[in-house]
Amino acid sequence: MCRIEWVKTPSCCTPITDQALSPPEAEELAGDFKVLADPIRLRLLSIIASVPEGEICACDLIDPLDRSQATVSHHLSVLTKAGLITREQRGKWAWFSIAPERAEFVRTVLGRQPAPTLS
Amino acid sequence: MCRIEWVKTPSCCTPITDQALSPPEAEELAGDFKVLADPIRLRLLSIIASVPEGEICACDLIDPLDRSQATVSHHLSVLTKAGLITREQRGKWAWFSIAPERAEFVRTVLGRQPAPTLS
DNA sequence: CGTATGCTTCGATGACCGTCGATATGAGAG
DNA sequence: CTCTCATATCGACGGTCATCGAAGCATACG
Repeated sequence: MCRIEWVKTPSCCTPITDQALSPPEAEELAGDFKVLADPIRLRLLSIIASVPEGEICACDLIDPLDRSQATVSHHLSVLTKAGLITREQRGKWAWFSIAPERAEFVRTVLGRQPAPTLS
Repeated sequence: MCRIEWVKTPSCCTPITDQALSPPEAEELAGDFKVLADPIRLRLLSIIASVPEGEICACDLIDPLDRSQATVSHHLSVLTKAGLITREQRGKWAWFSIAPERAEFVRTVLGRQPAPTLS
């Protein structure tokens, strides 16, 4: 009906992607983005990613975020289940760090330049 | 309180990012991700990005998505306001295409390899 | 033991947002 | 002008999720 003489020569003839996403693919991809679509989770990621020690105790993540301890714990759980951070229990404390295999991804997400000296 | 002898030598001494996100920065970034955190919007993006003509009529976007015309129109509006796609009115029809300056970003988001011959 | 502490889980609440039918807008066609 | 058709907008509804207090669960300490 509208595939008619309106169709003009496009500015670029190469499609940007070769194929559309299937519904399940789109669902999964959207799920990944949902994890990142919360400011508190992004701040958690960025704090963990910026500590020189490479890991940080959960107790030190509550004050800077201005949220209840329960809420911070919830977000840490979401990030952990998504595989972006890892949790290690040491004594009474829980220590979190960026999942090594996702470090590059996290750096890209946070939109910061890579650390100058990286393996 | 927990910054104690637990602190061991980290596996990598270079922080992943140099600085944590400020609350406004996190809010803005989360907003960008929210746009992508919906399967229908991702499918819209991928369909538009994959048509050889480089643009597609809104009327051809309703059937494949199994959503009402109002819903599709809403999502197209969200994508347009986010600057990911552009809208051009031609006669009674609205044509949408990937915003040229965001093409690289869209390709990355959709997780597909770049088209072989690209400027 | 019992107590204190760090953290997770539960249940409830409120806000946001995807969805759709109905209506409005606007452009062609006759 | 009127009718039709493509699309946008409105208003309402329902589901999802961020949030928090409270309760539960470990672990450390005495």
